[in-house]
Amino acid sequence: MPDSDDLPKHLGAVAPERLSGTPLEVAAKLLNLVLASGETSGRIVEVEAYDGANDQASHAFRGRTERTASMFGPPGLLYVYFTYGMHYCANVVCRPEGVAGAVLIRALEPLTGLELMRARRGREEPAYRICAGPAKLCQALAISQVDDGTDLLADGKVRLLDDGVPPPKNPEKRPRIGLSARVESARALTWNLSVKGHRSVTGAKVRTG
DNA sequence: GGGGGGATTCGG
DNA sequence: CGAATCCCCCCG
Repeated sequence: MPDSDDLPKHLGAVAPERLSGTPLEVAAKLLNLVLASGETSGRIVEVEAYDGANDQASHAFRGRTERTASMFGPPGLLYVYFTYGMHYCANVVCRPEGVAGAVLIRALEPLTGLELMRARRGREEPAYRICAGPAKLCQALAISQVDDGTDLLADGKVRLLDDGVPPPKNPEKRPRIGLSARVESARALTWNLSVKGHRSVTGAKVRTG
């Protein structure tokens, strides 16, 4: 006999297959999923792959440290790091446990909790810009260091959901953003993936009027 | 123990 | 274009 209380719980669950593969493969499959934190949420429209030990630009390139520990965890963990003395950025961990790999969430299309997100950001800006940037979306969703290591597939504060919108078949592919000149070879890779033409994507042309 | 640099953002 | 602002990690 089915328990009707179980139904909503399974609706919106992310298929484990969506998190399996290389960071680049997982990045493509994360597009159009929903990242939620409490009552606030948004659709993932821009991501970047970081391939651990194989990737000069990855925080885990030189092996495991205390800061990057969660990147070595099982697929579906949240890896949050602090940077520039003031910003947090959120990643979805992939690769099997013990092997580092992650996908940075760079931009969301806001879905719910718009006014709460605006209040947290503390500034006036159009809805489509509130979560346009990896640190901006963390501020809007109140994601910080305390959320590092969270299981995004579990029923907690921060979670990853599937509302049925499939990933784009031909995502936009660009070089990753913000990498220094020291990692020159890594900068050639087009591991920044986004929903083509979406206005919440970082660096997308701002249309006025 | 010191110092350089950072997967950013905003304002000038 | 550069300041803000602090933590991490490599090196000595």
